[in-house]
Amino acid sequence: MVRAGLSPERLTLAGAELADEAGFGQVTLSALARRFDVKPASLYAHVKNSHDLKTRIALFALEELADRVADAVAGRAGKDALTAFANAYRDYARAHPGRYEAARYRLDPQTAAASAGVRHAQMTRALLRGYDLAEPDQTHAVRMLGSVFHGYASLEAAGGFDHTDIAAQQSWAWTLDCLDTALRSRSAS
Amino acid sequence: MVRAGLSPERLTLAGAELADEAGFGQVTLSALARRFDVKPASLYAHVKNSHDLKTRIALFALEELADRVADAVAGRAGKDALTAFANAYRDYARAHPGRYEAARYRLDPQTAAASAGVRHAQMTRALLRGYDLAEPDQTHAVRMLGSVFHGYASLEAAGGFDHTDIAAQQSWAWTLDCLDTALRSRSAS
DNA sequence: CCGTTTGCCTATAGGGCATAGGTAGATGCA
DNA sequence: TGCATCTACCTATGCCCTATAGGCAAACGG
Repeated sequence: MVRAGLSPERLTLAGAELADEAGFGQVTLSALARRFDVKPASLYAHVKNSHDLKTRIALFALEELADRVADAVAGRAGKDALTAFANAYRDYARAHPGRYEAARYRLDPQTAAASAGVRHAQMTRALLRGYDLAEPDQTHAVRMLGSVFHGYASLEAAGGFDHTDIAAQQSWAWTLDCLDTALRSRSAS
Repeated sequence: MVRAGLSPERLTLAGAELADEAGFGQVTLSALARRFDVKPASLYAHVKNSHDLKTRIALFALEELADRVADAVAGRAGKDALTAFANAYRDYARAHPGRYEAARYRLDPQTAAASAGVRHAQMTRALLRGYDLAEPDQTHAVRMLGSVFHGYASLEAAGGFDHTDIAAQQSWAWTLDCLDTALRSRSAS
């Protein structure tokens, strides 16, 4: 009986890969067990249950995405930062659809508060410093940007832009341009 | 043995109600059978399988939402129409979270093409007539609006706006204002 | 009023989740 | 080095959801 060398970390990573390949909805303890050539019951020694596994994948994805965004916006400001932020976000969703879906997995408030989700909010606010918005406008802007980024990524992933043959990339650039204009026009200064 | 009087329509409607109460993910043939005090196997006489049921609920929700939007924008133009459209959309998502989720259920291309989804696209384009955008800007705008509407509804439903005590309603109004400005500034005339 | 259709049934099988309890490989300590 | 312990993975089991096959009785149509 050779041991498979399971651990919460390996299961989480393998779960993320499985999500990208087959969709987050296909991430099951059974499927993961098959991937490690192990019986499903064996996984319960490393993760509490199915929900725990999904939560770990979600936290992992949030962290990874936050890292990429942080990397992208480093040393940039204004529209340059906006574009970098937005592209990092969209690129992640395209490269890792399953992980992106996982990042939207509903977390309980405590877990969410301790997650990289707060870094996302902080980075968005940092990004907006370039637009000099006073409260409550800044919060409005955070929500608007979040909506556009998530909405676009979500619709694009669902194939919502496949009907028309105008490239999704062009609409994305156009949208970012709109956002930049809108934010600049609302600048306090 | 009293008959329950099942039909595809009644199952679809009950499924939509179940979705609103417990979430679209909780819509199962078993749960629906319980609701009609009937055995799960009995449902297969009316719907092909679980996927078929969910597809029916999705189509129903798309239709219902399109009706509401059509009603809201009737006789309006410009920012007035934009606001009415957007509010109808968001209000539906808030009043019927399960049906809204269902409306995002992935349909195969054929089904999608025959669904009320095309009415949504048409109405969005009609809305944009007030802004006089030439192609490909119009397509870009359709995508941007879809992203914002869906993104906002999605984040709000997920409780993403609960952390800050600034009302989601205010951010929504602010966002629509931004969109209106952005679209007007890109008008061809 | 009888035959056919149709609506819901039981029985059954497969797959995912989850727990209880067993066994063998790895580890630690004398 | 050898034994005790611990830990990783196992089997067995039960529940729930999906799905199919085949049966019986209520409803309907002539």
